[in-house]
Amino acid sequence: MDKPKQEQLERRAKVLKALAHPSRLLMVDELAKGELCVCELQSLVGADISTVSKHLSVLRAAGLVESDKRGLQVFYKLLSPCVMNFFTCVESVIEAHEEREAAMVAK
Amino acid sequence: MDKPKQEQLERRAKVLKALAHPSRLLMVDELAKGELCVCELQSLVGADISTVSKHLSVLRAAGLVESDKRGLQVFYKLLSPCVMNFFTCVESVIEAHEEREAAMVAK
DNA sequence: ACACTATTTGGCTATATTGCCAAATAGTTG
DNA sequence: CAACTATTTGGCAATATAGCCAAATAGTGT
Repeated sequence: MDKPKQEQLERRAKVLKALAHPSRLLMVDELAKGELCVCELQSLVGADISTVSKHLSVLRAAGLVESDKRGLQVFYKLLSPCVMNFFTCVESVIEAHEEREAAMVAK
Repeated sequence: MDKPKQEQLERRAKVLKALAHPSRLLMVDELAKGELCVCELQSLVGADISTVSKHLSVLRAAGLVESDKRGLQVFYKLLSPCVMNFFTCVESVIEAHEEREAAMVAK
Protein backbone atom coordinates (compact mmCIF):
# COMPACT_ATOMS: atom_id res chain seq x y z
CA MET A 1 0.00 0.00 0.00
CA ASP A 2 1.32 3.48 -0.78
CA LYS A 3 2.22 5.93 1.94
CA PRO A 4 -0.37 8.69 1.31
CA LYS A 5 -3.14 6.05 1.39
CA GLN A 6 -1.76 4.73 4.66
CA GLU A 7 -1.69 8.22 6.15
CA GLN A 8 -5.23 8.91 5.02
CA LEU A 9 -6.37 5.73 6.73
CA GLU A 10 -4.58 6.69 9.90
CA ARG A 11 -6.17 10.14 9.95
CA ARG A 12 -9.60 8.62 9.42
CA ALA A 13 -8.98 6.06 12.12
CA LYS A 14 -8.04 8.82 14.54
CA VAL A 15 -11.37 10.57 14.03
CA LEU A 16 -13.30 7.34 14.41
CA LYS A 17 -11.31 6.36 17.49
CA ALA A 18 -12.13 9.71 19.04
CA LEU A 19 -15.81 8.92 18.63
CA ALA A 20 -15.48 5.32 19.77
CA HIS A 21 -16.19 5.77 23.47
CA PRO A 22 -19.56 5.92 25.24
CA SER A 23 -18.76 9.08 27.21
CA ARG A 24 -17.43 10.89 24.19
CA LEU A 25 -20.45 9.83 22.15
CA LEU A 26 -22.68 11.22 24.84
CA MET A 27 -20.81 14.50 24.86
CA VAL A 28 -21.00 14.79 21.07
CA ASP A 29 -24.71 14.03 21.26
CA GLU A 30 -25.26 16.78 23.80
CA LEU A 31 -22.99 19.25 22.04
CA ALA A 32 -25.02 18.75 18.88
CA LYS A 33 -27.79 20.67 20.66
CA GLY A 34 -25.50 23.59 21.48
CA GLU A 35 -22.30 24.49 23.27
CA LEU A 36 -21.69 23.46 26.88
CA CYS A 37 -19.05 24.15 29.48
CA VAL A 38 -16.88 21.39 30.94
CA CYS A 39 -18.79 21.46 34.21
CA GLU A 40 -22.10 20.84 32.43
CA LEU A 41 -20.57 17.99 30.46
CA GLN A 42 -19.17 16.54 33.65
CA SER A 43 -22.55 16.30 35.29
CA LEU A 44 -23.94 14.66 32.15
CA VAL A 45 -21.18 12.09 31.97
CA GLY A 46 -20.79 11.58 35.70
CA ALA A 47 -17.04 10.96 35.75
CA ASP A 48 -14.19 12.82 37.40
CA ILE A 49 -13.72 16.25 35.86
CA SER A 50 -10.16 15.43 34.86
CA THR A 51 -11.45 12.40 32.98
CA VAL A 52 -14.02 14.54 31.17
CA SER A 53 -11.36 17.10 30.32
CA LYS A 54 -9.16 14.41 28.82
CA HIS A 55 -12.05 13.05 26.75
CA LEU A 56 -12.67 16.53 25.44
CA SER A 57 -9.04 16.95 24.48
CA VAL A 58 -9.29 13.72 22.47
CA LEU A 59 -12.30 15.15 20.62
CA ARG A 60 -10.48 18.41 20.07
CA ALA A 61 -7.31 16.71 18.79
CA ALA A 62 -9.48 14.88 16.27
CA GLY A 63 -10.96 18.17 15.06
CA LEU A 64 -14.47 17.32 16.20
CA VAL A 65 -14.94 20.07 18.76
CA GLU A 66 -13.54 23.48 19.52
CA SER A 67 -13.06 25.11 22.90
CA ASP A 68 -13.59 28.70 23.88
CA LYS A 69 -12.62 30.06 27.27
CA ARG A 70 -14.93 32.73 28.62
CA GLY A 71 -14.15 33.86 32.12
CA LEU A 72 -13.54 30.88 34.34
CA GLN A 73 -15.38 28.46 32.13
CA VAL A 74 -14.39 26.69 28.94
CA PHE A 75 -17.16 26.10 26.44
CA TYR A 76 -17.01 23.34 23.87
CA LYS A 77 -18.91 23.23 20.63
CA LEU A 78 -19.35 20.59 17.95
CA LEU A 79 -17.64 21.54 14.71
CA SER A 80 -19.02 18.91 12.34
CA PRO A 81 -22.70 18.22 12.83
CA CYS A 82 -22.45 15.74 9.94
CA VAL A 83 -21.24 13.12 12.41
CA MET A 84 -24.78 13.03 13.75
CA ASN A 85 -26.03 11.63 10.44
CA PHE A 86 -23.73 8.71 10.89
CA PHE A 87 -25.48 7.62 14.05
CA THR A 88 -28.51 6.73 11.95
CA CYS A 89 -26.32 4.37 9.97
CA VAL A 90 -24.76 2.96 13.13
CA GLU A 91 -28.22 2.29 14.54
CA SER A 92 -29.18 0.42 11.38
CA VAL A 93 -26.03 -1.69 11.67
CA ILE A 94 -26.92 -2.53 15.26
CA GLU A 95 -30.53 -3.34 14.46
CA ALA A 96 -29.70 -5.56 11.50
CA HIS A 97 -27.05 -7.29 13.60
CA GLU A 98 -29.49 -8.01 16.40
CA GLU A 99 -32.04 -9.35 13.94
CA ARG A 100 -29.48 -11.70 12.42
CA GLU A 101 -28.52 -12.91 15.88
CA ALA A 102 -32.14 -13.52 16.78
CA ALA A 103 -32.56 -15.47 13.53
CA MET A 104 -29.49 -17.55 14.41
CA VAL A 105 -30.96 -18.57 17.74
CA ALA A 106 -34.26 -19.45 16.11
CA LYS A 107 -32.54 -21.93 13.78
CA MET B 1 -27.85 8.79 32.94
CA ASP B 2 -30.35 5.97 32.52
CA LYS B 3 -29.33 2.45 31.75
CA PRO B 4 -30.90 1.98 28.29
CA LYS B 5 -29.18 5.19 27.14
CA GLN B 6 -25.90 3.90 28.49
CA GLU B 7 -26.34 0.60 26.66
CA GLN B 8 -27.19 2.37 23.44
CA LEU B 9 -24.00 4.41 23.73
CA GLU B 10 -21.96 1.29 24.36
CA ARG B 11 -23.41 -0.46 21.33
CA ARG B 12 -22.67 2.57 19.16
CA ALA B 13 -19.17 2.83 20.55
CA LYS B 14 -18.54 -0.81 19.68
CA VAL B 15 -19.42 -0.23 16.02
CA LEU B 16 -17.25 2.89 15.87
CA LYS B 17 -14.39 1.12 17.61
CA ALA B 18 -14.58 -1.66 15.05
CA LEU B 19 -14.08 0.92 12.31
CA ALA B 20 -11.38 2.81 14.18
CA HIS B 21 -8.31 1.05 12.83
CA PRO B 22 -6.41 1.75 9.61
CA SER B 23 -6.34 -1.89 8.47
CA ARG B 24 -10.02 -2.38 9.18
CA LEU B 25 -10.88 0.85 7.38
CA LEU B 26 -8.93 -0.37 4.37
CA MET B 27 -10.77 -3.68 4.42
CA VAL B 28 -14.15 -1.97 4.66
CA ASP B 29 -13.15 0.32 1.79
CA GLU B 30 -12.22 -2.65 -0.39
CA LEU B 31 -15.23 -4.70 0.62
CA ALA B 32 -17.44 -1.81 -0.42
CA LYS B 33 -16.49 -2.70 -4.00
CA GLY B 34 -17.47 -6.34 -3.58
CA GLU B 35 -16.79 -9.43 -1.52
CA LEU B 36 -13.26 -10.71 -1.03
CA CYS B 37 -11.67 -13.77 0.55
CA VAL B 38 -9.35 -13.54 3.54
CA CYS B 39 -6.30 -14.21 1.39
CA GLU B 40 -7.11 -11.29 -0.90
CA LEU B 41 -7.63 -9.03 2.08
CA GLN B 42 -4.35 -10.18 3.53
CA SER B 43 -2.38 -9.14 0.48
CA LEU B 44 -4.11 -5.76 0.56
CA VAL B 45 -3.40 -5.17 4.22
CA GLY B 46 0.02 -6.77 4.28
CA ALA B 47 -0.13 -8.20 7.79
CA ASP B 48 0.01 -11.77 9.10
CA ILE B 49 -3.04 -13.74 8.03
CA SER B 50 -3.95 -14.40 11.64
CA THR B 51 -3.94 -10.67 12.28
CA VAL B 52 -6.21 -10.09 9.30
CA SER B 53 -8.53 -12.83 10.47
CA LYS B 54 -8.81 -11.23 13.89
CA HIS B 55 -9.55 -7.83 12.38
CA LEU B 56 -12.30 -9.43 10.33
CA SER B 57 -13.80 -11.02 13.39
CA VAL B 58 -13.94 -7.60 15.04
CA LEU B 59 -15.84 -6.25 12.04
CA ARG B 60 -18.13 -9.28 12.09
CA ALA B 61 -18.82 -8.97 15.83
CA ALA B 62 -19.84 -5.36 15.22
CA GLY B 63 -22.28 -6.44 12.54
CA LEU B 64 -20.44 -4.66 9.76
CA VAL B 65 -19.50 -7.65 7.63
CA GLU B 66 -20.68 -11.19 7.07
CA SER B 67 -18.60 -14.23 6.18
CA ASP B 68 -19.44 -17.05 3.84
CA LYS B 69 -17.31 -20.15 3.54
CA ARG B 70 -17.10 -21.59 0.04
CA GLY B 71 -14.72 -24.45 -0.37
CA LEU B 72 -11.44 -23.68 1.31
CA GLN B 73 -11.95 -19.96 1.23
CA VAL B 74 -13.98 -17.63 3.41
CA PHE B 75 -15.51 -14.65 1.67
CA TYR B 76 -16.39 -11.49 3.52
CA LYS B 77 -18.89 -8.91 2.41
CA LEU B 78 -19.88 -5.50 3.70
CA LEU B 79 -23.35 -5.46 5.18
CA SER B 80 -23.94 -1.74 5.63
CA PRO B 81 -22.72 0.34 2.72
CA CYS B 82 -24.02 3.40 4.56
CA VAL B 83 -20.77 3.52 6.52
CA MET B 84 -19.12 4.67 3.30
CA ASN B 85 -21.13 7.90 3.41
CA PHE B 86 -19.61 8.67 6.75
CA PHE B 87 -16.12 8.77 5.31
CA THR B 88 -17.10 11.91 3.41
CA CYS B 89 -17.95 13.53 6.73
CA VAL B 90 -14.73 12.27 8.31
CA GLU B 91 -12.75 13.74 5.44
CA SER B 92 -14.43 17.10 5.97
CA VAL B 93 -13.56 16.97 9.67
CA ILE B 94 -9.92 16.28 8.78
CA GLU B 95 -9.76 18.99 6.15
CA ALA B 96 -11.32 21.65 8.36
CA HIS B 97 -9.01 20.62 11.18
CA GLU B 98 -5.92 20.95 9.01
CA GLU B 99 -7.07 24.36 7.81
CA ARG B 100 -7.55 25.57 11.37
CA GLU B 101 -4.10 24.31 12.30
CA ALA B 102 -2.55 26.09 9.32
CA ALA B 103 -4.36 29.28 10.36
CA MET B 104 -3.01 28.87 13.91
CA VAL B 105 0.56 28.71 12.69
CA ALA B 106 0.04 31.77 10.48
CA LYS B 107 -1.00 33.86 13.45
C1' DA C 1 -1.13 39.58 46.90
C1' DC C 2 -4.73 36.17 48.64
C1' DA C 3 -8.53 33.24 48.39
C1' DC C 4 -11.60 31.04 45.33
C1' DT C 5 -13.43 28.55 41.13
C1' DA C 6 -12.92 26.05 36.64
C1' DT C 7 -10.08 23.45 33.97
C1' DT C 8 -5.86 21.07 32.56
C1' DT C 9 -1.83 18.28 33.27
C1' DG C 10 1.18 14.66 35.40
C1' DG C 11 1.48 10.39 37.25
C1' DC C 12 -0.06 6.05 38.40
C1' DT C 13 -2.56 1.48 37.94
C1' DA C 14 -5.82 -1.40 35.63
C1' DT C 15 -7.58 -2.92 31.48
C1' DA C 16 -7.88 -3.37 26.38
C1' DT C 17 -5.89 -3.72 21.84
C1' DT C 18 -2.52 -5.10 18.50
C1' DG C 19 0.29 -8.28 16.07
C1' DC C 20 3.11 -12.13 15.73
C1' DC C 21 4.00 -17.21 16.12
C1' DA C 22 2.49 -21.76 16.71
C1' DA C 23 -1.14 -24.96 16.95
C1' DA C 24 -5.83 -26.32 15.85
C1' DT C 25 -9.66 -26.71 12.57
C1' DA C 26 -12.11 -27.31 8.17
C1' DG C 27 -12.24 -28.51 3.45
C1' DT C 28 -9.96 -30.54 -0.75
C1' DT C 29 -7.48 -33.82 -3.49
C1' DG C 30 -4.84 -37.79 -4.54
C1' DC D 1 -6.72 -41.52 5.17
C1' DA D 2 -2.52 -38.70 4.20
C1' DA D 3 -0.94 -34.48 2.33
C1' DC D 4 -2.16 -30.00 1.34
C1' DT D 5 -4.42 -25.25 1.57
C1' DA D 6 -7.18 -21.58 3.85
C1' DT D 7 -8.60 -19.83 7.95
C1' DT D 8 -9.26 -19.48 12.94
C1' DT D 9 -7.83 -19.77 17.69
C1' DG D 10 -4.67 -19.60 21.80
C1' DG D 11 -1.03 -17.47 23.89
C1' DC D 12 2.18 -14.06 24.65
C1' DA D 13 4.69 -9.38 24.77
C1' DA D 14 4.38 -4.63 23.47
C1' DT D 15 1.74 -0.69 23.33
C1' DA D 16 -2.40 2.21 23.99
C1' DT D 17 -6.41 3.72 26.56
C1' DA D 18 -9.23 4.89 30.68
C1' DG D 19 -9.97 6.75 35.00
C1' DC D 20 -8.71 8.45 39.36
C1' DC D 21 -6.08 11.56 42.54
C1' DA D 22 -3.09 15.30 43.31
C1' DA D 23 -0.82 19.25 41.67
C1' DA D 24 -0.46 23.02 38.36
C1' DT D 25 -2.58 26.72 35.68
C1' DA D 26 -5.73 30.49 34.53
C1' DG D 27 -9.19 33.80 35.57
C1' DT D 28 -12.19 36.43 39.28
C1' DG D 29 -13.14 39.03 43.13
C1' DT D 30 -11.35 41.17 47.75
